[in-house]
Formats: sequence, structure tokens, C-alpha cells
Amino acid sequence: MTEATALTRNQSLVHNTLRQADGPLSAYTILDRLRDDGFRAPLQVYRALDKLTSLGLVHRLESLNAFVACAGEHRHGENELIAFAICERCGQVEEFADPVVCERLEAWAGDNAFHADKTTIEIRGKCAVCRAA
Amino acid sequence: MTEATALTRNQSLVHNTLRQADGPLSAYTILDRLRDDGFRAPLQVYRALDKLTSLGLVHRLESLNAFVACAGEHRHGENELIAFAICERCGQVEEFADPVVCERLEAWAGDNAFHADKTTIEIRGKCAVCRAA
DNA sequence: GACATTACGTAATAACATTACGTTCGATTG
DNA sequence: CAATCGAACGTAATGTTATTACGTAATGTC
Ligand SMILES: [Zn+2]
Ligand SMILES: [Zn+2]
Ligand SMILES: [Zn+2]
Ligand SMILES: [Zn+2]
Repeated sequence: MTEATALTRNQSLVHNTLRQADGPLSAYTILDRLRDDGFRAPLQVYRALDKLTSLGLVHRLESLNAFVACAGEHRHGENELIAFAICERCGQVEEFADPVVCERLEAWAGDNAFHADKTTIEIRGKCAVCRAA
Repeated sequence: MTEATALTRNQSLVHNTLRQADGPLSAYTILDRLRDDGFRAPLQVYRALDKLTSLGLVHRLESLNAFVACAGEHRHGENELIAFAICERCGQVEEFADPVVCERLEAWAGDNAFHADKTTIEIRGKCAVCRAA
């Protein structure tokens, strides 16, 4: 396996920024947080994000145009179908994989001769904590 | 019924533009196509799109930042869970609703005390026609 | 008619993402 | 070792998507 893929400095900085964040961050927010580390341009962030997402260390949330560090149990880099539950109030993101959902979507694809490259499942709403509050 | 909701001129223009399109359009593409009809600013498009999506006549594709006229059988305006299969090659979008997927996601929400407001399911890939070609 | 609501027009700006071009760094290999 | 190749980087400019702000006009209700 390509287990110990060493990240570059920029990639590590972006990854750590996301891990320390308490929710998804936009590329420009990451940029701002890394000014002191020498980041000057969006492309520095986007390039690192591209690499990190391809490694499965970071996920892009399409409905938010933002990025979050992987917090799931799933194997990185695999073509696993992951769903995200995003709290609109506190920003917390939960990752989960549902085999039945996965299977049903694959079945639809099979029935319709559709070849799926990437599937996005994002649930926007309010988490348990915020509902109680 | 939902049928008789009279759309305004701007809303109708945007809706017709999307219906005549052979795939998803960005707000700015719609704007360009409606220049001759007097559209001058993005907000004219976005306001119409907001209304049309709230009526269920148009869907926003989050992973594309684009909009498509509803082509499904589902009832407009309901909180139904719809999945989109988007061909990266030809741009065709298929809508479908899978009760099992819906049920499983609802079950997850129930188990986690999460209140879902809006759920996005988008499959990017290649459609049957484009695979054959 | 007074009032609330919804939609509209316009301008400016904010937020998100990519293209282009040249350089630097590290690994491979002859 | 140095030639070479590919990944990553720096910087600037530009392109794309979406919103804020402010005022006006049309429409429905009482
Ligand atoms: Zn993950
Ligand atoms: Zn919350
Ligand atoms: Zn639809
Ligand atoms: Zn196709």
C-alpha cells in the first residue's frame, strides 16, 4: 500500500488547519488562516486541497463550497460512498456510510447503464445538540 | 393545485429558458440568454430561480452550481427526496426518487436526532448513451 | 385610501475557482 | 555526477458564482 504518503509542507498546513477547525472551512478562510505561514494566493490552498481530497484526507462539501477534514472510519482513497449530515446552526459535520443506500444507488446505475464516478450525499439540517438548545 | 400558480414575467422567462435547454444552466448563462428580453443583472435571474426552486419547478444542482428544469414525476413543492444522475459528458440529468434510500436516510436522521431540512443526492458520471459512444 | 407584501431595477461588491507562466525541488537513471 | 523528469510551488491575472444595499413599482387586503 501507499501507506506513508508524506505530505508536503503546504499540504500539511492545510490539513492541520482543517483538523483544528470545528467545522467546514472555505478555501479562502483557510488561506486567511495561513497568511502567517506564508500563504499568499488561493491556488496554494486549492492545490493542497486537491491532493488531500484525492488522498481521502479531506472531503469537499458541495452544498457549502467548503472543505472538512475526514472524520470517518472509512478507508481513505477508496471509492466508498459517504453521506454527510451538516448542521446549519453549529456547522458540525457527521460522516456516515450506509450500505443499503450505496447498494440502491448502484442498483439504479446498473439498471440505467449509468457509470457513476462520484456520488454526493449531503443532508442539511439541525443536529441533536442544536435542536435541544 | 400547484398548476395555476401564475408566474411573473421574469420567472416565466427563466423557467422557459431552462426548459428549452438540453442540460443544466448556470445563472449567468441564463442571464446571457435573456439579455434580449431585458435582463441586465444577475439578481434578476437569482430572484426568479429562488421562486422557481421554492415552487419545485426548478432544481439546483449543488455539485455543478447550476440549475435545471424539473423533469420528474414527483409532486412539486413537496419535501420529497430526489436524486440526480448527471452525465459529465453530455450534460443530461436524470431525476429519480428511491423510497428505500429515502427511508434509510430518514432512519439515520431519526437515530441521530438530526432534523433534515434539505437533502442533496447527486451522482456524477457517464450516461448510457455516452458510454456506448 | 392606507397598509403590507411581493416583485423589480440597478449598482456595487463579495465569495469561490481557474488559467497561465515560469521556477524549484527531489527522485531516477545512465 | 549531471541529465532529466515529474510533482509541487509562487505569483499574477482573470473568470465564475452569488449577495448586499437601496430605492421603486405592482398587487392584494382591509
Ligand atoms: Zn471521511
Ligand atoms: Zn448543531
Ligand atoms: Zn423534479
Ligand atoms: Zn451522456
